[in-house]
Amino acid sequence: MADNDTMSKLISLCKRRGFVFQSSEIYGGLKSAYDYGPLGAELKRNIMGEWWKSMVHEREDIVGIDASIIMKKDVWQASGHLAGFSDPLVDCLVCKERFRADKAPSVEIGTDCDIVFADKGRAKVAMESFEKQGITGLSRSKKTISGAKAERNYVCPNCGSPFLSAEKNFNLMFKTSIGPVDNKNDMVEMFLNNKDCSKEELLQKIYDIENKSAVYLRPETAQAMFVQFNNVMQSMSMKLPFGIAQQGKSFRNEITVEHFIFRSCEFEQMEMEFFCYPEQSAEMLDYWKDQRLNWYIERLGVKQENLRLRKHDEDELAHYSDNCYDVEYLYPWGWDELEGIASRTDYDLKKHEKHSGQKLRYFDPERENPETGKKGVHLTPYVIEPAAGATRATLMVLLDAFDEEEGVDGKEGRTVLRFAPRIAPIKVAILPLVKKDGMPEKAREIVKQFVAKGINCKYDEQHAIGRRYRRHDEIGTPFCLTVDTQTMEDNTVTIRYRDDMRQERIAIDKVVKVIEDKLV
RNA sequence: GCGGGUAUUGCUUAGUGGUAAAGCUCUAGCCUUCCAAGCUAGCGACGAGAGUUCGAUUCUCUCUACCCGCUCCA
Repeated sequence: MADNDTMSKLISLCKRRGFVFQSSEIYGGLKSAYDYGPLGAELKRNIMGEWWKSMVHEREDIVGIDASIIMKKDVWQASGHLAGFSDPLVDCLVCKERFRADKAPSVEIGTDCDIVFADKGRAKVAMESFEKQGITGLSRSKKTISGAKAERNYVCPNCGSPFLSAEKNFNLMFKTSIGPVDNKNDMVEMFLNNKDCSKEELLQKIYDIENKSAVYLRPETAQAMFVQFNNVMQSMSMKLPFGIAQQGKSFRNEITVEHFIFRSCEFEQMEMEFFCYPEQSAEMLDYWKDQRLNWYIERLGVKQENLRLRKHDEDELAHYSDNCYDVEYLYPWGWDELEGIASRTDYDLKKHEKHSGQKLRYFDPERENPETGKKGVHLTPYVIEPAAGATRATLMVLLDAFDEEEGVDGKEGRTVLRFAPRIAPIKVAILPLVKKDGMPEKAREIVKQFVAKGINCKYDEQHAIGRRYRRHDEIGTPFCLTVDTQTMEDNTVTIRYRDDMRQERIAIDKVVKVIEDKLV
């Protein structure tokens, strides 16, 4: 499904049926924050549960952790996030473009620049504005204004203008402070004692006060796995190669948020750091990229043709990475990222080793130490990181499952969410055909059997049977069990399948087993 | 952050300078024995704030949120 309406239909369905709501909606909504409703919460949990099962429970070589969201400033200094997140941004005073100073076209200071406008009308207006401001030496030819002198070693990438705002730092990490004492008093005190300071000096002093208690919400879950490397390895006696996995919320002050829950400031990640011998890293990257792609197809039931692997170009690689693949999905707006599988080399462990002064190494008693020629060597493992977005995966699963069927023979069409049964929010609906003749009681007995097995089921007697089927189609319930007159006689029920609306009769004492088998 | 668009009940839409209509949904009841049936009754909305006005959901401004396209995405 990739037509333009799909997103709006899905967003509407998500709200109507309790998958996703706008955050703080009754107060007008909060930008890019979403709440998961009863069914959305189930769906997301199921997806994350599948990930945990296949990454942690089914593997001897990977263990899971659950680290705190608030982490010390030092962690982000070491990881490069505090520096990397504060890219100097500049606004163009002519065309209002905002851009990164370090990525703008470079020029020599003092050269004449051509400012190019979309049309000569705009150029004329701008020319008049320059003249009003008393800027001289400019000349206009059609839609280009020439003669402006570059004052810095770069110009606006959009229009070529050298008229630019000051460089401003934008830190994409959420900053907060720890401790109950508000530091505003310290700041006022500081202002009163430093009335003669320049703006820059005051700013620096504010930062100093702020930094005393500053902590950051993690912008990724990965760093905890590096920081706790020694503790995990030692407590669990891990042998190389091994992995540490984690799921949880991360936070980024994104400049732009878009596409519903695709990119939001608060999001949920499923990350795993796989530590290996340096010479294994290429092989492991290869292994994990295929492993992860197949997970979506085999475990989440996503259509193969909607998924692909894309290798990053050299210039696309992050500073810590020497090779990277993205698992991409064909969203309604085109191919876009779902998960990144990056080769992070020994960058992170080395960085934290340097900043913390603590050794973050693996001791291999079998390997020969090249310096001494004896057995036993300390080494810094290389890392392969499959980093998936749980929030993104939830959106992807919803899109992939979304289907609208035309009605045949004059009957109404239906909307179906074709989730893989194992991740469906409700696994089975138990429906009495009518609300009498002992059918509700019989149905509730069946409910008890499923509850006892921990299978999420729902009893539903509201409205006509056909409507109930359609409602469960729309929320992706794969199986409906219907109690009817015959049930009261021979203890069999109808099982009705979501995908093809087929019906079969099965004995009540077999239903739990039958459904269980279909959920594996 | 820029440009364009949108905002009326849970959903989809109508409409008006004198506070609003419909369908679906939902709730209660009746009736119903397998794919959104029917009947009766009921709940329920003009995103927020300011201005103009006797009176604003409607006009103006600001804000907020969402959508589309750029930009950004360590």
